[in-house]
Amino acid sequence: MFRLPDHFFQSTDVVGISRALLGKFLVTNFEDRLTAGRIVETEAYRGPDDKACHAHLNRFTKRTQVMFEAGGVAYIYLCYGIHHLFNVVTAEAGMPHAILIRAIEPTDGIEIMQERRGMNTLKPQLTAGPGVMSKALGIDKAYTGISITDPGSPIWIEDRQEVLPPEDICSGPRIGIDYAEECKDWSWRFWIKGNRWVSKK
DNA sequence: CACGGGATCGTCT
DNA sequence: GACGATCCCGTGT
Repeated sequence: MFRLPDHFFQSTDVVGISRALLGKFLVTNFEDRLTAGRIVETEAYRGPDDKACHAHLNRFTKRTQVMFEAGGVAYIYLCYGIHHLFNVVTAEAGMPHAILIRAIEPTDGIEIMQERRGMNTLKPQLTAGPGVMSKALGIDKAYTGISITDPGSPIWIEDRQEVLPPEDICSGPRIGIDYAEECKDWSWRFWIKGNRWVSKK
């Protein structure tokens, strides 16, 4: 059970890292309130050549600049004016890759997550979907750009030595990017087979 | 269960 | 000034 280090995130294979994140644990600890869940769904976004990526053609703006940092920092942005979507930046500095974490299976601090979501029952809509997952974990865009590998950072990803058989990894097109032309059908969304905490079938 | 629409605001044109 | 890597609720079946 340890915090994933920078080198885990600094390979150039963003698709491979997206698969490798399945079965790891996304953890937050804000004001001594620890919440976490097992990552069950991810999507890869690959900078220059991916029309679905905010940093397509190396587009560098105030919003996208953190994607150009070395792997291991958080890229969090506001979507539809409401939802704060959490990504982890990967690759070396200057290469704008990121992975969207879309869903977790709640494991720690479940009551805290329910409170943040205003729910009193435990069901997949607590954390199935990138917007609601962030809300349950207390993540918002104020944390964009922070390292998730520094000891002491309030957001990190943990390896709890769970083994996930390769045949349990499914893939398909990414969600909500139909505008991305020839990139829209790339199978860069990954999820754990049969897991009820995944956002979509 | 499928759908259709509204919420809501930062970001970029 | 348009739109989005979403979600939720209302309607109809």
